[in-house]
This record gives sequence, C-alpha cells and structure tokens, in this order.
Amino acid sequence: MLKLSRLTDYAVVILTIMEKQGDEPVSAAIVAEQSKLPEPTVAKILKLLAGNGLLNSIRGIKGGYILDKCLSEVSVKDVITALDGPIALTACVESATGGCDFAPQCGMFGRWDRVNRAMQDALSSVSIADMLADQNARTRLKELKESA
Amino acid sequence: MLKLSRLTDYAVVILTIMEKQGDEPVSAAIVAEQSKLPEPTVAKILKLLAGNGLLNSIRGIKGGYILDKCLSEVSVKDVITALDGPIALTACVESATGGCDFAPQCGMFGRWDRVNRAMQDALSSVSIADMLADQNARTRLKELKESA
DNA sequence: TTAAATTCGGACACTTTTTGTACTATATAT
DNA sequence: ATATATAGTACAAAAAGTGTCCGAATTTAA
Repeated sequence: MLKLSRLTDYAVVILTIMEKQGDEPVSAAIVAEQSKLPEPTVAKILKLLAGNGLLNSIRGIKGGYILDKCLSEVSVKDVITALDGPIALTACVESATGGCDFAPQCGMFGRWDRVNRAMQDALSSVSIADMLADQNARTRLKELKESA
Repeated sequence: MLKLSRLTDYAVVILTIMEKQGDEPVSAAIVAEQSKLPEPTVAKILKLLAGNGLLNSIRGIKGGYILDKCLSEVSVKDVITALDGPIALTACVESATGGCDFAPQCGMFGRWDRVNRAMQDALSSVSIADMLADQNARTRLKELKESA
C-alpha cells in the first residue's frame, strides 16, 4: 500500500493544535497533552518541523514552538518533505541520489520523472488549511444531519 | 521518503518486456532472463499482475502470460494498486478499512480524502505508454547529443 | 494415459525501514 | 546558579518489504 508515515499524520494534528495556541510558545509537553500522543514522539516531530522551517523554536525556560507561517501557506508536500525527506517514488528518479544498480542495463533512467512531477504537483496543491476546511465542512454536515 | 515499492518498479520493466513479445504467451523464466531479474521475484510479480487483471495467464505446457490491454490503457495507478494494494495515504482515509485507534478523540476522520483524491488523479493520468514515450524521447535526445 | 511444463497459492526466513524511546549537550529566563 | 526547554545523537523494538521455495492444479503433447 502506497502510504505515508504515521509521523506525517501526527504532524498535521500537531500543526492544527499549534494554530489554536496563538502567539505564545508551546512546549512539547503541552502539545503531547492536547494531542494525546506520546511525548517523545511529539518532541521528535516538533524537532523535525522546526528543522525544516515550518515552526520557530525558542529555547530556554518559557521557550517552545510557534507556527512560522499561516497554515494556508503550508502544503501537504511541505509536511511530508519535512517528516519523510524528499519525495521520490523510486530510486530511478533523476533527482534521487545514488541511482539503481541496474541503471546501465535497464535503461529506465528518468522514466519515473513524469509520475514524480504529477505527484509533487498534487501534493503541493493542497494546504493544511484546506484539509481543515474539509474537516469543518464535514463536521457541520454531520451536525445538520443529527439535528434533523 | 514517500516511495513506492521496488516491486512496482520491476513491474513496469516487466510490462514493457511483455509488450515486445506480441501475442505469444511468455513464461516467467523467459521474462526473468530478459529482464535480468531473479526468477522467483519475476514469478511473484507476474502472479500479482495477472491476479489484478493486467495480464492474462495460461496454464500448462506452452502456457505463460500475455498482456491483457494496450499499455496506453494501463495507468501507473493500476500497477501500483496491483502490487501494493489500494492507495491510501493514511489509516484515516475514509476508504481504508479499520481506521485509526484515535478516531473518536482526534476527529480527523476523512481529512486526508482531498489529498488522497489528488494523488489518485495524478497517478491515473499517466499511463505506462506515457512513461515509455518519455524514455524514448530521452534516448533520442541523448543519441543526438552524442552524434554532434 | 502418462509425462512434462507451467501457473497458482501459500508459507517462510531475511532484510530494511519505521517507530518509539532515551540520554547528553546547549540555551535562556528568573 | 538553577530550573526549564529545545537540539542532537544514538539505539532498541516493532512492522513492513523483499526474495525464495514448495506442493497443488492445470494443460499440452507424446
């Protein structure tokens, strides 16, 4: 199954929690509490998000993490890249380092580039804010149905 | 790194080999020889492709596998689905079975649907024939450069 | 009818990746 | 100074992917 890592899924949850906190730095412990995810895992994700420019980090007492940009400016691709590294479907993709061992004989070099590009475009076109909007719309629909 | 399995990569190689063989059934042994891939692995991939309707299988002596459709009618998504199972980015996708353990509390049910759809569209839009065309164009370009 | 060739289905060990955790170092506010 | 927080690294456990093999079923040909 073509799937992305669970950490990426967690990361989206964490980003939405960060948004609710406003401009105050939030510590890993608080995020863990609110997300109900294990703290070491949350800390790891926060580190990755900060290291890739999605969050600002502030050290020391009263430190923590703050969102660096509006969630409408953060694409799904950004999150995946931060957590899983660059998106490259196979080892045969041009941008990939190393390349496959059979390159000389299979002659498929660069063959996946088009697929790769289509995928990147697809993932870049959806922002985290878009995901939240879908979620909110769904919730409202559900409430409407239940009240009827 | 968001990547698809190596078997999927092999599958594309195998499909292009099948195309060259025309209307005669091709045995796993022959495909293995031509692709220079280990035979048990090739056999496994052929089984999966046949089981998902991409190849016809013929048993018995003089049996083998034949392409079921033109490669321009086979999308990358078809191949990935055949090899890796249904494409579902996370456990939280509506179509996924089971669902995630935190569903009640995280309330993110269905949130990834839009991303998932964008991805499926992207992968459906590219056929194996398209990939080959890219490859051929690239080869010609290379030859042109070398002859200059 | 018998024998040979081939797919089919399942099982299994090995390897790699993912996941989760822990520990030490560094920075900052009080 | 000290308490609190992130940064970086390293590592163990769990899960998934990969490659291999074997017996059963099927078909053709002698």
